[in-house]
Amino acid sequence: MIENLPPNTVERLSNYRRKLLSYPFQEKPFIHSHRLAHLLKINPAHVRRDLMLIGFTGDVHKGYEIEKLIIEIGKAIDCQHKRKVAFIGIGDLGRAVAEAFNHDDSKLEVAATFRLTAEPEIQFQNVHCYNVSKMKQIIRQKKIDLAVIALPNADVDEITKLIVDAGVKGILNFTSAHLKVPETVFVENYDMMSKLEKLSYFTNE
Amino acid sequence: MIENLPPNTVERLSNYRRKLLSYPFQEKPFIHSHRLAHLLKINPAHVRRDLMLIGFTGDVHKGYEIEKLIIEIGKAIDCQHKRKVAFIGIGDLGRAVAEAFNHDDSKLEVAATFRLTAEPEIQFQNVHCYNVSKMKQIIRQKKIDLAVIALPNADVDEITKLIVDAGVKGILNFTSAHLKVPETVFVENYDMMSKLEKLSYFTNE
DNA sequence: AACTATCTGTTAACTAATTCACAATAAATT
DNA sequence: AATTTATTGTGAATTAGTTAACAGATAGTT
Repeated sequence: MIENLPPNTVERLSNYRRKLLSYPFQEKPFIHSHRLAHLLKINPAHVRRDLMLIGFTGDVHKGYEIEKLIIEIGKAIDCQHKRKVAFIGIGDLGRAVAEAFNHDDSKLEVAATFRLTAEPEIQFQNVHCYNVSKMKQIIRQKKIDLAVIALPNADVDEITKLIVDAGVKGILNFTSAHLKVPETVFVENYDMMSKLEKLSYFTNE
Repeated sequence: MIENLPPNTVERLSNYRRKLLSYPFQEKPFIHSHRLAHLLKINPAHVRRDLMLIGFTGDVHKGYEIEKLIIEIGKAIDCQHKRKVAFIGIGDLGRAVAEAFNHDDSKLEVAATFRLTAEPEIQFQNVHCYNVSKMKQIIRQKKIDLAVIALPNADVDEITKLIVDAGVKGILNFTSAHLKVPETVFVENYDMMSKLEKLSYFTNE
């Protein structure tokens, strides 16, 4: 892991990697900054700068060696160990996010899912789905430290307190609530309605 | 509509409104900038600056009158007419986003949904779900100009071309593809995996 | 009536993010 | 061998976003 990368750079590196993994690098093992930038609809200088930040250098003429680049991005942004993720709420949204995981061979692993309804405890994609009452215990036991909250906005404060107590250090929050967490916990909010209203605003001829 | 608001301000205004709508303003009709900021976990100066940008003024002691503020935010960021939105892909993710709509009385209306599988044409939450083959025709006919793409990444380029030709001016893109659109079309990308990888990076003790 | 406390509105300072622009380099071409 | 062309790596400039700071205002208090 390379320390102190800017947040947006980390996100872009993740995007570069995903894009490159689906790029035919067996046939074309090198890529230029402007080509990659074009694929991602961003500025070529951005690509070069981001790669500079992780100390990856390309060939002045051939460009960047894709296979090596994928590995170096991993060294820069992945953890050594697999991170375990809990999914809280496994309705449409929770399932959608969890499915995205399974198509992706990342260092992140769905370790447990939880839901509010008591009955019954089901399996979801080979992962056990517990009732939230067991959340604290399971998160502690399995040493889970990331969580995705994808619940209709009920009782989110209570749930947040629980999982933070149990050791969760990062939360991807799909509810429109604004979570109360200690400073040590990193929260990434995503509110679909505000994205849509933004879209509406910026497309008004 | 107030022109030239910064993108982040538009998003925050949308958040203020939603938060205020669920605030007991019948009993407490006024709110201070620091109180609203606290609820949203942001800086009070931010709230004041955003409201300044839409020309809304508060009372030096009582604060901002919530009911009026909600209306003024509407005037600032909503369109006059209802905007029609098409949902393309109505799997777990598409349904989740569409559901979020129905709990929200915004100026945005789900006008049609589309899916890849041919059979049968179903109803989803009182909205007809068509096969994508009819997309261009329906979007034109119903004068839809916003779209949410929530598909597993197949053929997204082709679909994008189709809907842009049909008149769509804004796209909320949940696929990890980077859409090829003319400059006049506004695209908002949301890639869950990169958000999660960012979370993982910034919570690595 | 003077004083205190507090909040808005706004300017200014600051920080982060993006983009420009170009030296350095080396392959390809003349 | 000289010239052209194209690309990286990076400092500098620019733009966007956030936060600090405070004048001005006014209710409440002494």
